[in-house]
Amino acid sequence: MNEQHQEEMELDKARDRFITEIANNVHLYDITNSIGRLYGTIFFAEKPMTLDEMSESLGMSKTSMSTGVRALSEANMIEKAWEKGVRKDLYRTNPDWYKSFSTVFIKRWSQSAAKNHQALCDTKQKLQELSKNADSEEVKHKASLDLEKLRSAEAYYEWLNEVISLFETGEIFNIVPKRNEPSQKV
Amino acid sequence: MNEQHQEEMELDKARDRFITEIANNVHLYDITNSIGRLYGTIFFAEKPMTLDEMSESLGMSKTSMSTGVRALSEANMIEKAWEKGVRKDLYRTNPDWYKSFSTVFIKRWSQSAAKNHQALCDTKQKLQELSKNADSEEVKHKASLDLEKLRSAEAYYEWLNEVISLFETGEIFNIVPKRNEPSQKV
DNA sequence: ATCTTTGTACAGTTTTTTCTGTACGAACTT
DNA sequence: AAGTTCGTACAGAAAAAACTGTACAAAGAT
Repeated sequence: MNEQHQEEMELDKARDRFITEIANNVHLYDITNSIGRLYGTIFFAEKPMTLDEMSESLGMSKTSMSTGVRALSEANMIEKAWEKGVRKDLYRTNPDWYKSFSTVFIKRWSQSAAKNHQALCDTKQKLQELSKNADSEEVKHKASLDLEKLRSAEAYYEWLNEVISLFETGEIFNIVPKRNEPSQKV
Repeated sequence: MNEQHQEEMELDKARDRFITEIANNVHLYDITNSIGRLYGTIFFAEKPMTLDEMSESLGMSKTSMSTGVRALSEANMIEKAWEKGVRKDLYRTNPDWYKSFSTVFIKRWSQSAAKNHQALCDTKQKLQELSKNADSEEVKHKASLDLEKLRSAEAYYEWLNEVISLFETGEIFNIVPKRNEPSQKV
């Protein structure tokens, strides 16, 4: 009995090592540390989990589980599972990490790049207008200096957008192929 | 006079459009919104700025400017500038956005991927141990289920590491070439 | 129909992060 | 040497974010 309990604890410890690391890094996807732990917990669970089970398992309120589950769903990191005769909502992790994690990556970066680029264009347009038509020589001068600066930024964004579209189109998988099974070496 | 003032305001507004957007997105690099504004302000400044000028310009304390400048420097987004006979520290933005921004990108992601992968290996090892040698059949079973789950995660990390090394080695620039000047089309 | 069960909106509390003011060390000036 | 100027450490204040408990709507059971 005692040894068995010991082994259960070993198992939990092994899992916890991984869960903790996920929790520490998941902020890159705009997910909170504790919701990262939630993800890890669902990941290792034998079966899809209900909100109540999550709450129980993490010692957090059901409300938090509810909002956490929403965040994870939006990030495509978990999905609903259906089981006959079970009324409660069930969730399990999305097993395709390429899709779940890289979807988030694409979403965040393309969104950011698009917005930044849009802002750049707006600013550029106004500056061009000013550098042409302003009465004040000083303003004209400043505007053209600014335009100069925006050049390299614009080049960067064009490059970044192309990089992102590598991922959006899936072309990245031609360059770095998916691996369905990892190398078997230890 | 009045028109001139008007035009100055137009200039500021144009700049602000861009600065605000940067500030909103720079959290992807673990930089605060307000320090993002600081970056934008330095970016558009005619000359390298001192801490006092930043403080004055943003209406924030000099202390915040000091810590902000440190954060931006660590992210390789700004750099010190030297001017003869000026005692104060001067800062300007790093004009190479490829380097500054993509350096940060690489740092964050490779660090995160490495740590996660390391944790995965640790966990895997413990689980293998358990699935072989545990006395409890239940623990054995759970451990092997977990190992199964870790397979696809491992594949993902191997893939991710290769993707990141595309950036580290600069090979990405063979695939998506840098653009020194943007397309001249409007 | 009433009575449960389940998930979430919302307001308030706790925790964390950000920001500021004071104080001080280092470097420069005279 | 004493007197400035500058940048930052540190403690405390202000602001923001995370978390909880209550309350309620929707759906299911009886």
